[in-house]
Formats: sequence, structure tokens, C-alpha cells
Amino acid sequence: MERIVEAGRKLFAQRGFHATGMRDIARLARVSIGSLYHHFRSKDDLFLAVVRREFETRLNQAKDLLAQGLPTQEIIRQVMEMYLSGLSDPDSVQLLSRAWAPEDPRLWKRLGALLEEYARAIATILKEAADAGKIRPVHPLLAAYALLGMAGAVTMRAAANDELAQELRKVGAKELAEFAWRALSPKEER
Amino acid sequence: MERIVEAGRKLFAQRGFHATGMRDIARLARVSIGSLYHHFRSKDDLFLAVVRREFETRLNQAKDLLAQGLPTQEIIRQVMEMYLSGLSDPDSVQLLSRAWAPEDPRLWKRLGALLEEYARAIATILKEAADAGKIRPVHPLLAAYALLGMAGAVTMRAAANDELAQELRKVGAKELAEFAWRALSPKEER
Amino acid sequence: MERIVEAGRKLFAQRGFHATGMRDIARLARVSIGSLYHHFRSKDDLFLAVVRREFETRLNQAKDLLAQGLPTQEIIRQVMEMYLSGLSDPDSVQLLSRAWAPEDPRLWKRLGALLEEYARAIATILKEAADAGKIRPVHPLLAAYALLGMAGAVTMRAAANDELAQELRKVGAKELAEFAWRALSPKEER
Amino acid sequence: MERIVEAGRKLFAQRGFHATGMRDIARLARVSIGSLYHHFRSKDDLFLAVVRREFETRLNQAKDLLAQGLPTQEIIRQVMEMYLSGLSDPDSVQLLSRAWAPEDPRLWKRLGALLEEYARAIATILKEAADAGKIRPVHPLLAAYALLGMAGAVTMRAAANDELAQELRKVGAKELAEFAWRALSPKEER
DNA sequence: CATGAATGAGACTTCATTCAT
DNA sequence: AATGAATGAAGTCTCATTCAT
Repeated sequence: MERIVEAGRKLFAQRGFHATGMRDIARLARVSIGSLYHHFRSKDDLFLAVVRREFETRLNQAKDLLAQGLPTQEIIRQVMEMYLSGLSDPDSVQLLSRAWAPEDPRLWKRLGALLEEYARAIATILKEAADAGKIRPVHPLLAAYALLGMAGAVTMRAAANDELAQELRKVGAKELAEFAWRALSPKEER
Repeated sequence: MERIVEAGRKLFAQRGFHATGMRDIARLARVSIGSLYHHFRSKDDLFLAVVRREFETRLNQAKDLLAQGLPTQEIIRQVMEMYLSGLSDPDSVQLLSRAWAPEDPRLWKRLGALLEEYARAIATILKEAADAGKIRPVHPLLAAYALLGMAGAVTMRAAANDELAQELRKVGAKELAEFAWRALSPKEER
Repeated sequence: MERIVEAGRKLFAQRGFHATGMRDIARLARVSIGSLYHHFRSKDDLFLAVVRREFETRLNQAKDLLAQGLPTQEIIRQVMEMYLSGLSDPDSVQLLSRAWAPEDPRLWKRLGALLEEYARAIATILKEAADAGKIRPVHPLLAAYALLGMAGAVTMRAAANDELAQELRKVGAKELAEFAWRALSPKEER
Repeated sequence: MERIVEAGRKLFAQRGFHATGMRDIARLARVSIGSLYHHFRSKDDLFLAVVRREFETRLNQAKDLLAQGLPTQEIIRQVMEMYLSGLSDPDSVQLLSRAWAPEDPRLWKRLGALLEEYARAIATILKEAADAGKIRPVHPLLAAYALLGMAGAVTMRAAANDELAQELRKVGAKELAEFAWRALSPKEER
């Protein structure tokens, strides 16, 4: 079952939802198709399970970072680093990015709920930071979506194979962190 | 042919690439399937034509805005307004967002090129603004992707039908503009 | 399209609904599977079309018989003959018999409606005969179902390949006609 | 094991053979799938066991009736009553009717044999009645199939939920008995 | 230029059955 | 005896695309 989710994660991330067949996942996970359906009611369900696990991993990483008590600017930098330089594996971000605009309206609703959960968790973090004066007061949920979108778009571009992609993987995190920090830093610091 | 692109735009935006069939487009455009293939070699081609037209419309709108000689901060605000409050029709933004993470590797290449064109155009604008000291010096292309991602993520969320979506449509543009302006404003202004 | 219905008729009659695959039908009709679905929305629809046509054929045969003005007893005999001795082709009756107790509840409703139509047509004939004093007064619809059931059960048995089946095919019609005639003959004749 | 057969009886009767899954039966009987296969070699076997038990129940009921020494006409009436008014539970008759035209050729052979057994038992009864002059001389087996078909068709119709079905459940037995009695009554009685 | 019937590969999913525990 | 995870063949159906008219 772990192997199934792992195979799904890899293929969904690399090829997307529709380009990945249940056969492919079964083959990569070295289980039968029947086994796939024994554990997940449908392809949709499997995809959602994969995405959910990914979100949770991300959140935990973020929480670990918070627990270290670093300055906010540094935290932001490290999160961006995490996204861009493959501190975690590169599939991860593509998977997340694909979750924004699912093609199928059927998935959209369920995936939207999942993404919202993730965004709300980030929003909570932002809210606390704002209350503590570490960042300026912002609409927390909007800011969460904005940060996710920003990081995701750049990372998707960085996943390509050309020169720009290489450059982004190198300097992207720093630039992105600067971008985000300026957008969020408290007025007093100006 | 105009009817075809228009029908494609609507359906692709609302349902996504895979959930939209050539049959559906033909029906909505009130042409025969044969006619579709007379004008576009394939579904991919049709989709790309739709997206390309959308990008161009957007760019032209942005250029019109620039030509008015408004202050940079105001320009940013109006662009965000354009995205969020449906100055242009709501389908438009969803279509753009869907173009970020195309599922099919086949499309990915061609669509990536198109998105890149769009991003480069925005980057050029940013570069000029930076050279003129109107914004701080940034990696223009990275900033372009970041802005697109930020605006897209928030707008996709604002396309839903709940309370938050309503709120975002109302105050989203202002918040987003503030966010972007702080990220870009020249150091001197601080 | 005619070929499709014909192939469906043959296979559904011989093997039943579930044991017949769309592939089988396509192969026998020498058309592609796609073509099947071009003409019929689903397997259910195809099956219903086949049965409907069969019912209509039967009704027309019965009406032709009626138009000849034979004595009622003789009409009954010829109808039973028609069922049993393959005056019409043998597939036909099996098909009809299978329509009584469709396995799938989904089909049951639609098929029941079709069977009811057929039974009502027979009931009308019985009603007219009763009003004319040619048969005794009976509950027309009940009698129709009873006659159909009686003839169907015997014919299904006669479709086998053993000695009894042969015997039934030979003397069945006469016996069945006697059976039905006694059940229906007007009291006065007694 | 009793629970299994009972669950099978209910589901097969209500949904038919193919629409009933082994999983469904296991769930309703509150046993594991493994347990199902411990008691029955295959789904076919389970189905046959269910049908066999049903036939036996029916035969025993008929024999009890015979042992009471009622007049033949009254016996026929009571049998029809049994079929139609749910003296026995309503599932029963649907199950029997479904046994007439099994879809699967594999089942057909084995089920045919079972049905034949049942029909032969009825035929024996008819033969004895004929020899005793209580009914007219008929082809016993043919008459048995005819009676089964007649009663089955009407009962299947009476299992529906509309007005006609209600009416049939009320007056069907009487009409059907009259129908059968006239078909079978000895010539002398005329 | 237009039409739409025809194609067939491939998609997801079901389900009776097995077997290690 | 009992369990239920695993199997994989086979099912129905979709859909982009072609081509004769």
C-alpha cells in the first residue's frame, strides 16, 4: 500500500493525472490492478490520497522549521529553498502545483477542499506571525494562496530542462524569499 | 471559426482540457466535427490557439494600461483588478491558470513555450520599469512567473462559490496589489 | 445498423444478455465497437432495441393471422405452431423468453414496459374476441401473460437438444393449442 | 451455512444472478468471502443449491396439499394461490422464474436438469391424476412446463408495484386456477 | 468547404476465485 | 474452519481522429 502511494506520487507528479493510467501505477508498484482497487475505491481516491499525504509532509516540514525559532525572514528563505532546490524530491512540487487547477471538475471540489486545508494551515502560521508583529498584518488566507501560487509557478518553471530552469534552481530560492519577505515584512522595518 | 475558438475557450476554461470533448465544442459552436478538424489539425492545436489568443488579449490590455502613463503602483493595482473582479470575463483566468500545469507531456512543451512568451513580455515590462527606477531591480522572468502564480492562485480560489470567494473578489485585488507592490517597490521609496 | 441488430438478436437469444459481449456483437456484425456505440447509447439500449423489434415482428405476424378470418381455435393453433416449430426462426422465442426475467434490475424496468406493451396488444385481441363471443370472458391482460408464459416455457424446453425437445417440437404446438383453447373456449361450446 | 443460502436466496431473487456479487452475499450473511468458498465450490454451485432448496420446498408444499385429498380443482386453486398471494414469501417465485432462462450456458445445463426434475415431479402428479380420471389425459411433462410458465409469468408481473400488480395479487389466483382447470378438466365434465 | 458515420486503442473498473495466515 | 488481501482477465464505454460522400 505504501508502494502504491509512492508509485502514484511519482507518476502523477511527472505525467499528471490523465496521462497516468492505473496500469502504469500497478506496474511501477509491482502489484496487480485488482490490488489498487482493493486499497482505493477509484483513481480519484488514489490521487487524493497521494496529494493529501504530500500536503501533510509539507506542513510537517514547515512546522519543524517553525519550531527551530529562526527569524521569520530566514524561515521564508528556507521554505523557498525547500520548494526550489529539491531539498525534498523534485516530484513533490510538481504534484502540488498540479493540484491547483485540476482538469476534471469532479476532482476540483475534493481537491479544492484539500488545498484549502493546506492553505488554512499556512494562514494560521501567518496570522500568528502577524499578531506577534513578525510580519505585517495581511489577509492570511489570501496571502497563503499568493505564496503558494508564487512558489509553485516558479518551481514548475524550474522543473524544465533548459538554462533558465538551471538558473532558477540556483538563485530562485533567494530571489523568491526576498520577494516574499518584502511583501510580508512589517512596516516598522522599512 | 471565431465561434469555434469561443466555444473552446468557454469549455476548456470551465471543464479543463481532458473533460472537454471535441464533440462538446462542436455542439456548442454549432458546427460539425468535420468542420472543427478543417480549421484545427488537432485538439491540441485548438487548445493552443485558444490559449494563445487569451495571452494576447491579456498582453494588449496590459500594454494599453502602460500607455496611459499611470504610476507603477496604480498599474499593478489595475492589473490585479483585471484578474480578480472579472473586468474581463471570469472564464479567462481559469483558462490561464489551467495552462500552467498541463497534464499531458505532449502539450507541456508547446504550452510551456506559449506561457514563456507571455512571461517574457511581462518580464520586459518589469525590466523597463526597473531600468527607469520605478521598481527595484529584480530577476525579471522570475518575477513575472511569481506575479502570474500569485495572481492565478488567488483568482482560481476566487472562482469558487463560497463566502471566501466572494470576499476575495471584493478585496482581493487591493490586497494582492499591495502584496505585489511591496515586493517590487524600489528601495528608495522605503 | 441492421447488421448490428441482427447480430445482437442472434447472440442475445443464444447466449443471453450477460454472456454476450459488445465485442462479440461487433465481431459478428463486422463493425467496430465504436460503431455499436455510435448507433446505440449503451448495451442496454441495444438489447432493448433488439427485443422491441422482436415484439413488433411477432405482433405483426399475429395481426396477419387475425386478418385471415380463421376460426379462433385455428388461430391459436397457428400461433403456437409459430412459437414451437420454428416457422419463424428459433432464436426468436428464446429471445422473448429471456425478456421475462431479466437479471439486471436496471433492465427490468425498461424491459417490463416493453413486455407490457406486447402483452397489452395481445390482451386487446383477447378482449375483442371475448366481446364477439369467440372466447369466454377473461381478464385480458392476465390471460395474455398466462399465454405468453405457457408458450415460452414450453418453447424454451423445446430449444434443447434431447429427445423430449424433439418430441415437443413435433407435437407441442397441437397440445399447447388444445391446452389454450380449452382454457379460453366460450362456455356455450361445452 | 443456512445464513449463506438464505442470503443468496434473497439477493438472487431480487437482483438476479449476475447483479448479485459474492461480496454482497457474504456481507448480508455476515460471513467472510473465504467462508462462502469453504461451503460452496463456486457461485454457480451456491446458486444451484439455492434453487434446489427452493424447488424442494415447493414440491413438499404441493405434496402436502395432495395428501389432504381435496378435489383436483381445489388443489389447483390453492397452488396458484401459493404462487400469487405470497403464502410463501414473494422472493421465492421470482427466484423460480429466473431459473427458466439462465443467461449463462454453463448454468443452463445444470439448471435445466434441476428444473426438469421439478417439472417431472409435477408431471408425475398430473399423470396419476389423469390415470385416475381426475383430469383429462395430457402430455404430462408438457403440461407441467405450461403450468409453470403460466403461473410464473403472471407472478413475475404481480411482483411489480403498480395498480395491475395489486389487482393480480388479489384476483390472479382465482383467474389462473380457472384457466388451468378448464385446460385440464376431464372431457366427461363438459 | 462541410458532414457525420466509422474506427479501435485504451481507459477505468468489477468480480469470481485463490491462498497464505 | 475462517479470513480477507491479492489477482488479472474481461467487461463496457469514451474519444480524438479519419474519410467517403
